[in-house]
Amino acid sequence: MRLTRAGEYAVRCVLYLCGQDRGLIVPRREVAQSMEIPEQFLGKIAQQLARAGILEIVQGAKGGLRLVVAPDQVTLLDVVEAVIGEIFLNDCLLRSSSCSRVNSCAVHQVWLKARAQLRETLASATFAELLKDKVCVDPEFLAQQRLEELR
Amino acid sequence: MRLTRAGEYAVRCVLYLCGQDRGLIVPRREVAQSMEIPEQFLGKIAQQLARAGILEIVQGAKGGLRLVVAPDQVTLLDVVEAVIGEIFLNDCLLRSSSCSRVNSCAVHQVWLKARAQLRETLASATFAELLKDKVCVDPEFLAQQRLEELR
DNA sequence: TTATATAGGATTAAAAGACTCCTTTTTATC
DNA sequence: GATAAAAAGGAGTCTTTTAATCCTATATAA
Repeated sequence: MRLTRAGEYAVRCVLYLCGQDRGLIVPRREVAQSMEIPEQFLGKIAQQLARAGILEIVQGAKGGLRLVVAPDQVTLLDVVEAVIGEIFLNDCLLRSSSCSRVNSCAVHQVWLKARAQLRETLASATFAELLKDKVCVDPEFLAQQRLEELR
Repeated sequence: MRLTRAGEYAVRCVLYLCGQDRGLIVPRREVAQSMEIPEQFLGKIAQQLARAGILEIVQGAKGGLRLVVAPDQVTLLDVVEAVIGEIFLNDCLLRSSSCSRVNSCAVHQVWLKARAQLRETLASATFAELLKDKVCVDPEFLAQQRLEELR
C-alpha cells in the first residue's frame, strides 16, 4: 500500500468539506484551490468518494460537493480505500496466484498482521478527530502558506 | 509502501539461505530455481542484499550466495528495506516538499504512527522464527508445488 | 587454460500514476 | 425558453516505476 496523489487529495478534499457548515454545497473549484488539488483531477476523485457514499456531487449551476456523512463517521481508511481500493501490502495476499506458497506460510502471517494493524490505525482516525487540529484546514493558515510559496 | 516483486524475491532468497547449512555457498541458480525467482533478476537483488550486509556473493566457479548473518539476527524489515528502501507509506513523510502543510498536521501523525507500527511488526519477525514454519522452504513441499503447477 | 559463475551497465516492455482535454449533460436563474 | 455555470465521463498523454533481460567483462576452482 502506498498513498497515491489521488489518495492524498481525497483526504484533503474531505478534510475541507468537514470544515464547512454541515450540508453545504461547496463548489469544486473552491475545494481545489483551497487545498491545492488540480481541479479536473478532483472531479475524478470526487466521483470515487461519491460512489463510496462519502459525499454527494450536485450538478448544474450552483453545483459542487456536499458531505453526506458526519465527520465523526468517516475515517481515513474509508477515504483512502474509496480511491485506492482495499489496502494490501503485497500481491501475495491480494492474488494468491502470484505466489505458489500456501497461505499458512509464516511470512504471510506477518503481512496479514501488518495489514490488519495498518487498516485498524487508519480506521480509528475519524475526520472529526483530525479536524481538531485546525492547522490542516484553517483558511487563514492555508492562505498564509500559499503566500509563502510565491516567494 | 508496497512489497514489490523484488522485495518478495529477496524474502524468498533469504528464507532459502536460512534453511541451508550455515556458511554454505549456494549457487544462485539453485536458489532461483527452488524459490521460483528469475535468475538474472536474483543477481540484482542479491547485490542489494549484499550491500546491506545480509549475504555475501562469491564469484567464480563454485561461487554463489552465502548468508553472513544468523537467521535470528535478520528480520523481514531488514530484507525488505534492503531492496525497496526505507519504508514510507506516503510522499508527505518522505518528501515534505510534496505537501505544503506542516508536519504537525494531525493527518501526518496518523501516517507516522501507522508507519512506525508497520516497521515494528516487520522488525519483530526474524527469519529464525519464520523458518519454524517449514512449509515455506521445505524442498519436498516446494517440489510438490511445482509438480502441481504443471497440471 | 578452461569451464563455471557472478558483475554490472544498458535496454526494454508493460503497468501504474498523475493528470489534461473536450464534448455532453444538468440545473438555477433571468 | 435561453443562458450561463458547473459537473460527467470517455479518451488521451506524459512520466515514473516495475520487472525483467541481454550482453560483455571479470573472477576463480580445478
